[in-house]
Amino acid sequence: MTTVLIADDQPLQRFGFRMLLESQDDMTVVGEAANGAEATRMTAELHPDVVLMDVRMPGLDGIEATRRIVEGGGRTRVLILTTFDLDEYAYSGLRAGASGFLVKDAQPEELLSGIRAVATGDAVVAPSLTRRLLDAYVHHLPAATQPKPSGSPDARLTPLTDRETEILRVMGQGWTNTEIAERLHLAESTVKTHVGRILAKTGSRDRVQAVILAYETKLVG
Amino acid sequence: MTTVLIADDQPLQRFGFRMLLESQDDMTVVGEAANGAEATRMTAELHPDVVLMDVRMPGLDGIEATRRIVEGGGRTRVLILTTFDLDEYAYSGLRAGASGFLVKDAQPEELLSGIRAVATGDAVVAPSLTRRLLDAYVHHLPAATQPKPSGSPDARLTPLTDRETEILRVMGQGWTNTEIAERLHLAESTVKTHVGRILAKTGSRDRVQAVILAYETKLVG
DNA sequence: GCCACCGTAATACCCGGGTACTACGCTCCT
DNA sequence: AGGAGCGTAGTACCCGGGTATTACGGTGGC
Repeated sequence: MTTVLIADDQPLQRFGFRMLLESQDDMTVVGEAANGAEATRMTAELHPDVVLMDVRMPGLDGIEATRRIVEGGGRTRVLILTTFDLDEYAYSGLRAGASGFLVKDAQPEELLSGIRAVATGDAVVAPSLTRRLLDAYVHHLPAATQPKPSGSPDARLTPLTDRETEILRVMGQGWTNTEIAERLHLAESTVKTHVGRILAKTGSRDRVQAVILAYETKLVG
Repeated sequence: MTTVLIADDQPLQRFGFRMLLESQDDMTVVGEAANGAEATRMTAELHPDVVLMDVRMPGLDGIEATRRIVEGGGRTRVLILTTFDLDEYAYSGLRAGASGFLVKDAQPEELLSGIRAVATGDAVVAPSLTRRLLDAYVHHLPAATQPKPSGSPDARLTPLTDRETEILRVMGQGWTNTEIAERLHLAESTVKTHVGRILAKTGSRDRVQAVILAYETKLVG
């Protein structure tokens, strides 16, 4: 029997998950949490096999909760769920130690098999995200084929680093530099440095143009 | 027996709604639609008492679908649901002829009583939105009754004027206030006035958030 | 071991963006 | 005729955003 803890701030969503899971005879819902702090506390208490973790929750969000649960060292696996396809948390969620990442518009069957997968130690990622993840990791490979523009770099054309992409993604959420600093645990000056480099590389005059670019290139939206 | 059509692009969400509704012995789900076009077509076919309508759907969105259903002239009532407390939708949704407006993080009981309310011809609005709506409508009454809330008029829910929409559209092109002024042959101060009103009405903190809203609502992009 | 790159951070400065308030002419409606 | 809403415009003020520059620890490649 796989024990599951549901962490989602929407009661209706929790209800749906619970109904779906309880309809399976190899699963049982041992608890519901409405935010990250609750999820962390209840995990330490109940030691569920799997935590079904929503990303966007008030207070402590799903990413940070995942990090704490994973650092807790138990055998609990975290399966992250999000509403949108290209969530800015995709990478940081997996980096935080999540065992899987599914989008909420998945078929119920997909969710169930995802839970079973992570419960048995496998990892699972939504098909719609797989390609992007691959792209991101390929991006880390040695650029043997790509000669470095040693002459005059012309910042444009230079691809954004992972961190810069992450920052651009949250800029696309409408966050201010101060908010980005807080939520990413950075100094505001650091955020400004990143933003400056993003603008230079993308040829944007200000963050508005950068956000537009992010939307046009489907990085967000 | 109240017949309900569920219109939501997320299968999981539909599943949750269906389970909740079917657990009530005075309700039955007669169909599920994954987008606005489907919802419109199925309503014409099935004549449900209530359509549970999600706002954000691919293709024809919930607002436009509501408008068409209401214009269709049947007895079907539309109850709009949205994930976010986004006032822009609330207003245009009710304008489109919806009988109610609930946010998705409502308690299941709240949703059920909402469905029963609109099925019997009543209107229903999420408590979190009620005050704003009242303010907005009072705002439209003869000024005698309304002592002009000079403190916080709360312009949200007021639709953008043509000019404001135009300005928002060019803001979405990444233009600065100065550029907008030049190309539209206006004084910069005028542009600032418009921008300020746009931000107030859309509940945006700055132009970045306004541009994001423009993209999300397909005004640009 | 050295060098390039990345991520972090700080400082100082300037300017555009946003707020608050006031105002005036035009149009449409009653 | 009067009022409401719209588009226009101005002033004064403050703050966040963006620029320029410097710097330092870690990592990975050669």
